[in-house]
Amino acid sequence: MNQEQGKNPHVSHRASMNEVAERAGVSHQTVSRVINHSPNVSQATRERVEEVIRDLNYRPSNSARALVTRHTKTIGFIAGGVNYYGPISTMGAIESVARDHGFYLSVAILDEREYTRESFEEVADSFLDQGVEAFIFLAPTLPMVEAAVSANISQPRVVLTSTQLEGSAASHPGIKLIGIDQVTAARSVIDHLANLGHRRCVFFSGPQEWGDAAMRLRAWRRFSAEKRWDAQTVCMKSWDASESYEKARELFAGIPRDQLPTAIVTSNDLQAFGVCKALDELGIKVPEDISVVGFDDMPGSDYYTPALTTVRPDFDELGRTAMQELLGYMGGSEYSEYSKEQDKPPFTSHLIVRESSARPRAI
Amino acid sequence: MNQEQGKNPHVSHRASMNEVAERAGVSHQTVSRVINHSPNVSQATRERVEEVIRDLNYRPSNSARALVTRHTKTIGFIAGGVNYYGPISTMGAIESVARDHGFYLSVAILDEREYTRESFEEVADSFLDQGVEAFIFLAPTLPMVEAAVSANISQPRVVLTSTQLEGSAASHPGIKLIGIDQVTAARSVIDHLANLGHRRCVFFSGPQEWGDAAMRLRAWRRFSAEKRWDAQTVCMKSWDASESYEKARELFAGIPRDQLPTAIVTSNDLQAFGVCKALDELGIKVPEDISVVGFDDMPGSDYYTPALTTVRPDFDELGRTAMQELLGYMGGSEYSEYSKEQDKPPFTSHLIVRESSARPRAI
DNA sequence: AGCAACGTTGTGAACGTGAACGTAGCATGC
DNA sequence: GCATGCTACGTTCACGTTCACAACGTTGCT
Repeated sequence: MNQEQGKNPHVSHRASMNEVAERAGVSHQTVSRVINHSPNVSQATRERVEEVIRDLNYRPSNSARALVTRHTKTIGFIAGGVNYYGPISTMGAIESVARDHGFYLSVAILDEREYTRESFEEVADSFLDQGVEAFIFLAPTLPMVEAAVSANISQPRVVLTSTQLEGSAASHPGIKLIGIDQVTAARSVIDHLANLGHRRCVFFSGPQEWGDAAMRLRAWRRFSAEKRWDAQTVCMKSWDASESYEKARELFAGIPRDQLPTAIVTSNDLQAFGVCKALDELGIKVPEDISVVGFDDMPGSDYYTPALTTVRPDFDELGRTAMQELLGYMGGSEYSEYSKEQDKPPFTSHLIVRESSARPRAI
Repeated sequence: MNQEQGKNPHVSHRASMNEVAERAGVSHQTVSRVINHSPNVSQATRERVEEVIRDLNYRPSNSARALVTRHTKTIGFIAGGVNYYGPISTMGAIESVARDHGFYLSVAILDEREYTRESFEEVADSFLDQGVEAFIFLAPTLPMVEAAVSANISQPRVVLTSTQLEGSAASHPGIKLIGIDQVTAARSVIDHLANLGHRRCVFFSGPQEWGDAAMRLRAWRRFSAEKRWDAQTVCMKSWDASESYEKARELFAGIPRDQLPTAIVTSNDLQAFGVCKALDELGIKVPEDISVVGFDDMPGSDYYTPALTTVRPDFDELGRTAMQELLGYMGGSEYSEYSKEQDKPPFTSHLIVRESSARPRAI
């Protein structure tokens, strides 16, 4: 890329296959064969052609190639909720795998005002215009998941979500739903707290239109009931710290110590931050008086004061698998076995125990 | 997108312009005119053609169009450092503006192992194969900036960085460097602390191969000297909290109160977290004993304990401007004035004063 | 010698679109 | 009456590649 031998002192003219052919004294088809590594080219001509290619700084036209092969080597990625921490890692992994397999990733990032079915379909439509060969939808909210699944698209697609729509997805062949296993994640939190001796716990749910939040709440209800806990649920409309902060202040102000819950579980780390701050201001110590556990292990959670016990999903692995599934649908052969092999992929999150959770005072 | 009138019960055959033309009883050129909103089409034929287009679910082939117009409507975006908070917002803004102008964004995200010149050029090369019309480089580290600037590319490009390479960039026409104004940001931090009465301060620098870190350090040195502060600088190799935590413990353990600095400035919020945690464990109170100020206002900084005083750069505005600059280079007319108008764009960051900074004890 | 098989190369036609150009029809002007 | 201009189309070509097939020379076999 650094040496542009100034054979072309004029404007930046992009050489074509024919020019290469002429200059190398062969037909354009032979040049094509060299480019595509066809075995039926003699070593001599191959080298000659390759030299001309270097000289002219020739590169094949992707458009012309796509026109005849009908392969654009482009995958459309539509993401919502990327300002929250998790999805970003996933996206990085997706891109990395795509690039490793020679695919380009065309990206659309929806902001919160665009978390609608309309925006979703509009973007998908524009990607179809562009000619993407497949889709990856990062659909954190329910309306998006439905839009992603129901969109009338013939291209294969993977939908990343935590919601349970397996039934309806099964009816669409070529659609694969993949998501973090929130149930197991929630279970590990609850087991952890149970082992410490907690019985009276409060759960701060996330906004319920988000699949993650809904699944975590569901799992919470199920497991806390199983354990016959004295469990309470507080519904948040937001993922941010401010709402949980306000709510925690309101809930726990002036409550006698022995009537406080011994543990609080929030639906993400930001909410946990809000809760911790409220407790701090109320003179309630974490974890001595109340344990706090979050979700996601966002950057900074490890050096929060107190360091936050939380659950870290493997966002990277999620992204990688999603992309590999998709490539499997597209390529056909090599990945399909892989795909069948693990029907429920092991996206188990890891509980990270830090300072914010401990045995309750009176055990 | 939802109604696929089943006129084509067979495989998903993509209709061509000629089929539309035939069915509508016109020539393909007329169809082309309808698609491209040429004025020279009668209302009647236009409607007839549009109906056939809907019926056949026809969409123009981007490849064929790109082949003849030589416009792929695609912009390549190469980003490093996206796992850190700031760049993500920037990327979202970039994508949004691109989409608004009908451009697709092809994205490559480099992970830390790929922060090299080689990876950078390799990806740029693959984007050239794809046929992108322009580049946006998000180049947080010095080697990347150099790679981005020196790469032999005829397409226009914008490089997002905080380093000062204006001189060498000016020599390349068609390259525009844009970055957050770290100098002003640092100045606002120092003015804030000075106004509170601080004189003895410690600065935790970031990894110096990062432009942001280098600029912040430079500005720190300059302004703290101007104010004749008792200033000390500690060099960090990482942006993460762990290193600053260790260093702060080491630095401030067993120091008599009256010999401690009255304020600590870190190069980002994560480092500030680490410092605060160390101070907390050493029994040093923030802000009563020491004030702490960070950079970036990452999510959670507002509900840290104590809430962090920090500087919030306008990442969104940065991304928007970057994209508009680029479109200006490409489009030519409408944006060029805009580009000249503000040679140094006002990417002033905003100081957010929270709990972690206050007047020093003995003033 | 004749002929098949093979490896290497060339030829022509597609792919779907936009640009340049041509042309018919009709209204306007003198 | 005819030149002129405008509108609404059609025709032809070019974009740069791949694909199907043909053609060529060499080798090996009968």
